[in-house]
Amino acid sequence: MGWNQYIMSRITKAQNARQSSFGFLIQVLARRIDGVMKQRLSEIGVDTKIFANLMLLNERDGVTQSELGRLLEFPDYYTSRNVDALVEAGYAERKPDPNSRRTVLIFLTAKGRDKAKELPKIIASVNSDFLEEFSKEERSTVIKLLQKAALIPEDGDPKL
Amino acid sequence: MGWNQYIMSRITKAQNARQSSFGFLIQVLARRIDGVMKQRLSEIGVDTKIFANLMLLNERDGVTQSELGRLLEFPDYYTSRNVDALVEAGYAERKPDPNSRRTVLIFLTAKGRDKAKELPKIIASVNSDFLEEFSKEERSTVIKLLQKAALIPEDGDPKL
DNA sequence: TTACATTTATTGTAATTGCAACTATTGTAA
DNA sequence: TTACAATAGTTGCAATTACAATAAATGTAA
Repeated sequence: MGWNQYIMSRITKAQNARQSSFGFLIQVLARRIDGVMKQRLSEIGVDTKIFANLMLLNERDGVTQSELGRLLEFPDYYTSRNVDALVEAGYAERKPDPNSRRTVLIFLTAKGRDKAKELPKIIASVNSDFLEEFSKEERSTVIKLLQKAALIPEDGDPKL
Repeated sequence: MGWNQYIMSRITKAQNARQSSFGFLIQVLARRIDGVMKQRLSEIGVDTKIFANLMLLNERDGVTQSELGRLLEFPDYYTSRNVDALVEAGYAERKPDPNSRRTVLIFLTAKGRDKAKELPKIIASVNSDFLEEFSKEERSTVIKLLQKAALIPEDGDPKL
């Protein structure tokens, strides 16, 4: 084996190791998906950080702020500022919790619910951008395996 | 079906849709992996943003700065500051490119190469944290499918 | 050659994020 | 009851990241 070939083989091996790393692949995909999502969301005037909250509130209206953060796995301070942004955009409102004076319940406004309705088709389009070449079976396989890695059982709440 | 059951079923459906979304799963996993990596890397005194560069330079020493950024899919300004950090930490050095006065070649120092040697076992440990419950076959399947989603052929460079 | 576009890299500044301190409220146990 | 711990939420400030402007070098085409 010549020197150049040796070098190339060494490079390819290391590259392969990197590109075969679960964490590496997840990170690369996360960044790309985030970029595309940002683009699509900006077309309908929605900020990325508002997006996840809007989705979740549309499925569970009236949660407390801390529950909202917990479900999205966001830290409290982040949720606090995200809700500020939602409120400022007119998508949600804080209401006092009748059961406790220290918790706040978050509700979508009509405007927020309308905006939330535009999101699923964006999500679907981004997902299919990345899964274009996947067969139906491959799609279901990759989802199932990712759920397993995230410890999300196929039929319920995350275990973390 | 009673009212409460109706509500619960509606919630579960939406939740399921979210937790079955490729993008959502990737984002959740990315954040969790990032958190664990940050923790493990801090134990050996390596900053997260230095990490990727260190790995890549260890497989391809002497690349130009822009190539480094391109391979990691980082923007130029970010790479510029990352290299600043690498140099400041004594892990790498900038050298003039004999072929062009506007490009810079980045080389690992001995210290950088030593530090890079500590990384693979950390990567492996984090990966196996998340793939603990996976069979050998499942591991290879999920890697193959993620590579496909990232358009990384099993034997070469990413197409993007 | 000149003129102009492109590439490479850096940097000032604005926006965002993360940390930690803080207030207010509620829970707990003596 | 009181004292103390834990929880919910907010906010000031430091650190980080993103954007856009810049400078310098190189490529290109007349």
